[in-house]
Amino acid sequence: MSIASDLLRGSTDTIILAHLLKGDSYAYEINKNIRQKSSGSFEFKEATLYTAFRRLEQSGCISSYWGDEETGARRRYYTITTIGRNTFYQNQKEWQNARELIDSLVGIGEDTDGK
Amino acid sequence: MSIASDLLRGSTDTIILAHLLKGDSYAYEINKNIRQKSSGSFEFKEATLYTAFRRLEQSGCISSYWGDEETGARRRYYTITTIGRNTFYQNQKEWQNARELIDSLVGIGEDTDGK
DNA sequence: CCAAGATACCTTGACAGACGAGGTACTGTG
DNA sequence: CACAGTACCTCGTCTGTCAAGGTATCTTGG
Repeated sequence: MSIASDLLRGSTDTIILAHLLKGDSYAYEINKNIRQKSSGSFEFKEATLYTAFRRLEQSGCISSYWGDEETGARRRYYTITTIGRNTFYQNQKEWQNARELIDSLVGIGEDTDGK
Repeated sequence: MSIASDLLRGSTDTIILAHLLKGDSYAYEINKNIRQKSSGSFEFKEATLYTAFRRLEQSGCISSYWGDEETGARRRYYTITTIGRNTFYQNQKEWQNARELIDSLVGIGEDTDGK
């Protein structure tokens, strides 16, 4: 079951950008952070994750470089750009609007009792 | 611009079911209600709307019948079924979970100031 | 009377994002 | 030395959105 992933769909990029706001990181680590923050209830599927990073890089929101670890698996680190920061704040506002809207359309905050 | 439609993507069915909970209605009317409730900021595109209704009917959440208006355009009315009602309450819960999760991952409620 | 707009329905094809299933390469542990 | 873990990647499929078209009926203005 997990959490309905279609509900997260529009927030994928924003979630990633939010993590990069706090400092450079790599895909695997970001996903681990998300899993922890959500107490294990959510994480991106790998395919989703990597396509999201490619999308964000192509749109200029992030840039990447290879880490220089001498040992272990190589890591591709990502940095958020100015465009990415602006996109994030924009998305954050849009999320708040959408959240209000859905709440009102789905009956949260109304009395839902039948008659 | 409008409201980012990807953010609404996972809620389409739930929004429609919420409206049908209050009584039978037809596609066009439901969309009008949504437009009003959102103060004009949102409405479904027609193609999206009708595919959603077909999807909901196929999954047994709603059933339909033709209105018997003697005049004007014919209307296909929809009734929510027991399955639909259960689906709605389920979806409503999932929405609340997802909302909390996204809020926490996107930094709502945190202090967002940089250091 | 007829054109235009509103109401109300529908279909087709294109596109984008999520994801299952597969793969590579390295490290540490029993 | 096999296996689990880290860390990356690609391909093909599926699903939902939507632009662009279409149909039929009623109302309103010139």
